[in-house]
Amino acid sequence: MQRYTGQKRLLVAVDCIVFGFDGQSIKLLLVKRSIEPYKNKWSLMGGFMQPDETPDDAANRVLEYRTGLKNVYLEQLHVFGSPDRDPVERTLSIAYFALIDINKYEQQLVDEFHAEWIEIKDLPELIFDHGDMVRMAKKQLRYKAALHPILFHLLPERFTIPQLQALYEGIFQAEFDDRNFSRKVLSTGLLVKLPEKDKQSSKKGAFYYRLNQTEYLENFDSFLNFVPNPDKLLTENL
Amino acid sequence: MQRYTGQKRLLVAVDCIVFGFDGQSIKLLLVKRSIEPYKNKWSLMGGFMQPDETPDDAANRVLEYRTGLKNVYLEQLHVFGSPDRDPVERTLSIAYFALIDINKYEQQLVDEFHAEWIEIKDLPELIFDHGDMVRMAKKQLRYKAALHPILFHLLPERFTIPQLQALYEGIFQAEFDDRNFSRKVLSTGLLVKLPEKDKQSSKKGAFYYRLNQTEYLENFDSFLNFVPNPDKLLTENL
DNA sequence: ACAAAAGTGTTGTTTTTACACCCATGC
DNA sequence: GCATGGGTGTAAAAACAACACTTTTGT
Repeated sequence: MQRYTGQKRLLVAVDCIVFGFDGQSIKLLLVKRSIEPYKNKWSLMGGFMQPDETPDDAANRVLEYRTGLKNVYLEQLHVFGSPDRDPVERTLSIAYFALIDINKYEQQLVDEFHAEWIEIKDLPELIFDHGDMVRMAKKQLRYKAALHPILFHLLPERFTIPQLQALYEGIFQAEFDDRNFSRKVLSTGLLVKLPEKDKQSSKKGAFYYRLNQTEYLENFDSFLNFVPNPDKLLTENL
Repeated sequence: MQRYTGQKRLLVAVDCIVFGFDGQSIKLLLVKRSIEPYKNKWSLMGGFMQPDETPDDAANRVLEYRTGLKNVYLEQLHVFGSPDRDPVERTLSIAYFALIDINKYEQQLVDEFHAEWIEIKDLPELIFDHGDMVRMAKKQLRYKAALHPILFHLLPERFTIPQLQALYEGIFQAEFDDRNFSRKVLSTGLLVKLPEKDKQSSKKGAFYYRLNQTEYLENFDSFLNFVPNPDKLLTENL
């Protein structure tokens, strides 16, 4: 077998910034590091890339191992590679951000892995450069969410418009006009109205909706402002 | 010195997708690979990451070595890590895309490094997964350019509005209304009118402009559509 | 009947778009 | 003086924001 000679090889890890939403606030899933140094300090969920994996494979594996969840919304964020970011040994880390429905997360795993959902407003100090990763992930989440309908991944299959609005308000730290919000959301054609209502949070009750999967996939890229003829631009040839 | 035991280390490279614009068409700077296998096949400019470098350092180094240019607009795109992407040995590649003023590129380097500016419409087959990298870079360029004023990096310091329009039309493969285009661009306040005109391409002549560096930095994130209160969203706390 | 939240209708404002037309200049 | 692009003016259309008001239902 051939090899490239004279080049140094290095460790590569993946770290996942896992977002959740409990109806009130945005949270991150953190774990306590199990090995020295920094044992028991807060950390993102991570793991080393294995020889036969792609980076996406590795991130999915880590996520499934730690949360029991498959088919999670997962997006490669950025490679962090400062030579001294890990004091043990030089390690490159590919950061991913994930959006999961917090209700699907098995509470038992909190104990098993010393994991914890922690409000994003009140994060503890994190090891290595994980704080930078979180900062970038927050920024990217807003960026993406402003242009694409990704926040649905943080909600259960069935949700109400007011729930969706609370989520958007949490993410963007802004209050939206209720009436305009629901109209705008509905006008996208992404939602399917269900017959039942949620009676928990109001007397009148709010109808449940679910995502129209087909529309979701088709309209994922509908956005743009600076340039006319939006839509398909990103899929067409340059 | 401590080490993580039982983990495989791997090679990490950077590859740069370098965009240029000659007034007519969008081009990529490609090189002929100098080593076996695939010697003399078309390739992106790349190199291995060195022990003391960050990925950004490595990309800048590769770019300066091959083009002689510093302070180029460079953005990390994506990590490509399919286990068999390089037949010689497993190698992770961090892809970067770069925007350079094609006029600043020294023509002599074309010879020195067997580099070539090739129209993006007419690319040859590339080694490894470089074709995928280019595809993603094209998409990302459009995406970013639709929301942020980055295309100026492809132009000389002084440029005319019609030149800028030709560039946008090239990138988005669409025709824009001249009158609306110039008004829209001017309304951003990003451009400073210079006293001279370019008389090359028309009898009346078009005024030269340059970028207002301060405004550029301040307004880089001004965009957004789906969510009210645009601007500062990305820099504020979540 | 009343309070409280969901959701619809209406209206004024701003942003886009389309396009007529004027401007400056080289030939 | 006329052809050629550069650039301004204007009006119609579309998108957006603000907010009055109606609807539903638990107490």
